[in-house]
Amino acid sequence: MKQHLFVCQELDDIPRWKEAFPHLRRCTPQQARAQASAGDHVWVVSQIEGWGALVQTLSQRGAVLVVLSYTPSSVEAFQALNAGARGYAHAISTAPLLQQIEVVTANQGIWVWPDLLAQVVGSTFRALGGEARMRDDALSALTERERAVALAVASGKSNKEVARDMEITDRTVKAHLGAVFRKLRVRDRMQLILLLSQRSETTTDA
Amino acid sequence: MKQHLFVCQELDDIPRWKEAFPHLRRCTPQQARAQASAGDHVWVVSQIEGWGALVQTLSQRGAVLVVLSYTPSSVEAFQALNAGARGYAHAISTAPLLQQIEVVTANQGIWVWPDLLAQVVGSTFRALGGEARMRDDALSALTERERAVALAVASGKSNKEVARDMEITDRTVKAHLGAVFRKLRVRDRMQLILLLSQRSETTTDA
DNA sequence: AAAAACATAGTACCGATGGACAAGGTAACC
DNA sequence: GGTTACCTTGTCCATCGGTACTATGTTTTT
Repeated sequence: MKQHLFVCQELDDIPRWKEAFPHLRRCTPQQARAQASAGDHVWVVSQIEGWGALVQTLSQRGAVLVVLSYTPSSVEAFQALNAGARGYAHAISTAPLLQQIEVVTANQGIWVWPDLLAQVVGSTFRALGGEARMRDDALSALTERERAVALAVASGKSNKEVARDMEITDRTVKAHLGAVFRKLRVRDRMQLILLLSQRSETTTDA
Repeated sequence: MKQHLFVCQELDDIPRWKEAFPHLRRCTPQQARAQASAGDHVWVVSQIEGWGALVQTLSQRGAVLVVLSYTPSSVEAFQALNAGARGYAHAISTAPLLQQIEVVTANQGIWVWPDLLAQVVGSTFRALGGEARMRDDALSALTERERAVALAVASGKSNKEVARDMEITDRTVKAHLGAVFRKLRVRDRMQLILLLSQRSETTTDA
């Protein structure tokens, strides 16, 4: 039986939440830790102490987490998402909106305050554009296919995944990868990713 | 009346889409531009020429866009989201999953291929300049030993090396590492290093 | 005192990974 | 034609990596 837990310290502002979810239960962080289990919907107000750790703990447990903030910001939104929250919204959202968020998050979706979305995605895209330029020197020694395999592997893909994406067999991926290891003188894929990610960060630090 | 448009060039792979949405209409990019209007659901396969521009145009018009890819990647996911898409998934997703995506996106939610989610959120957060906070946040949920193991592994060490350095057995390293994977919601050491990727003082090399 | 979290470590299982060795096909270059 | 480089795949095998289940002792919390 799914339950709706609202984690907050203040006692006000509940009416519109109760309007959205008549069967909700308000509770403290400690109670939430004790009671929440997989499948539950837990709404956490970002005013409470250590909300990040709480979100992380409960989401690992399989609960669906939504963070509500009285002062939404893109940084806080990402802290929330990064901690495992599936939603981030304004604390004084209307009842219909809260219900909408519930539908979205219950279906593995993500819900974030729309204004933040454009801002966040835009700045990220620019950053990613600047990421793929400096590491060409390390890759220049590789052939076309070896380079493709190296980059795919460095992005965290398994051999099988790379094979499927490139439409070749898992064995061929290994062959290319072996050549990559030899040419770049690394011993495994972990070293490879360290080598390739190191190059792309020379812009931010010296 | 909401309509479901599928923009693709190939004629195959449609069966499972039709299973999910019996009333869908397959169409060309040109037809989509002509017919799609606010409220429509438009599914675009990223194989077609100029899918980015198409997504941008239609999403500005108020349509709900979902990009389907045969070769999902975080970069492409960003292109999609940046162009205004509300969903990004694998082109050969199952019918129930497609329906789930439809529910999520219809309610202003965002749906991103789960494997990419961590990467997307992680790299986006870095782009915002909050990397240190993010990493500390992620690591704060770990215990002392788990943190030590996580950082050592993220620096490219093998389990055996970590075991030797920390003077514990290889098996205990695995135990801690398993806990780290669960808590940080990554599936293997590659994803871990991508999450914690910024070479700093993480290396305690001897 | 009871319960929970943590650190340690064992066995077992199985998939993923990397190397060794072999080999067929294409394309370019001398 | 011969040579060389590249792409592709195969088999075999040793090792690594990740998970499940279990267990013992310690510390902390309730």
